[in-house]
Amino acid sequence: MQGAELDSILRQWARERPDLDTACMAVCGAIWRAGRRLSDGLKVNLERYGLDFAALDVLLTLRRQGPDRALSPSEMAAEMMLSNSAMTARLDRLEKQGLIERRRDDRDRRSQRISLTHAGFGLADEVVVGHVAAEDAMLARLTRVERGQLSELLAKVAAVE
Amino acid sequence: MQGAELDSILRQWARERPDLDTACMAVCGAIWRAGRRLSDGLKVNLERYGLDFAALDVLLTLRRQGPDRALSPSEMAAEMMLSNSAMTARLDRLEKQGLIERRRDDRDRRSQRISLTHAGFGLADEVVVGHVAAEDAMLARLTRVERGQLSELLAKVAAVE
DNA sequence: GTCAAATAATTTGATATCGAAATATTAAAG
DNA sequence: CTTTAATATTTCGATATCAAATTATTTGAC
Repeated sequence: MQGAELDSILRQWARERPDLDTACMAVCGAIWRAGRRLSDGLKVNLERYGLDFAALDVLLTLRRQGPDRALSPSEMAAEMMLSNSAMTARLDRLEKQGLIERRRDDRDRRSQRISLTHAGFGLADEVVVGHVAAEDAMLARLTRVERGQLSELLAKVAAVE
Repeated sequence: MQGAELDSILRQWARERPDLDTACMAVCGAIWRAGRRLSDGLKVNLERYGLDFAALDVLLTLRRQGPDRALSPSEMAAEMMLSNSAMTARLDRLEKQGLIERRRDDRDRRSQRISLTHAGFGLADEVVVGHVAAEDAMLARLTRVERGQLSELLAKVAAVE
């Protein structure tokens, strides 16, 4: 089951509250559903690697910095739009799996520098290929041009100022 | 902080893994971020009513059915793309707040029929106005035509078949 | 009619998240 | 210098979710 059809939801609102302009409901609902379908689809693929989104997020964030470029937990939390405590928890898990390392920052000993282990780097490199392929499959019905348009339009959603 | 800019993320990938086609990363990232910004923005508004997304979801789902049209917990879980146990928990909370009622279904006594109380109906009616207004504000930078295009494009994301 | 399988809701146990408090360290003001 | 304020991370307590197990009821095969 993939939830009620958006159309039928809007028809219900039109019947119950004809005073409401349902156009924005349609757009926001479409965004929410697309995100949901996307994450459902990508999750299936990730399980092949024994990963979830939380782990992937950390792994790829570190991987795309390049080798030897470490980040602090706070920087990572900000980049991933996550609370610091959630970041701590994620790092705990990944450290336990041997995929990341924490080192004290010598210049500021309140800070940690987080980096991928050799195993983590390799796994990230492997998983990113399948992940991008899975993303591409989820967008199969969009042409190249449409993908560009979609990105442009989405950039305007809740853009500041 | 609203997370790393998508552009800079893509630039990092282009440097580290020039073999990857980052176009789909751009689109999927845009969808994810738009959804995130949307829910952050709408959440702020909901707090004025002492509600969260989980509660709103239930309240509006019931409200748009119209008065006296009750749903079963399973139907609601399917409609909201939620596990049955999560639905039970949501209903527990809302029942405790006096916003919904559970009644046994006389025709199938395994089932419950869930409906809004008078208070729940009134609150839903009140909150939906502000919610739609908030959604509209989040889409302020999109014209009417663009909103239509966006919905069309999103409908193609991970569409089945 | 009776028993087995299917179905509806809930309970249970595990995990992920958040906000607030706690701990450790640095920076700044005097 | 020393005290105060700010910052970085972690810990703690609360809550929301899911999957699996449980309880109650209905449906179907015979």
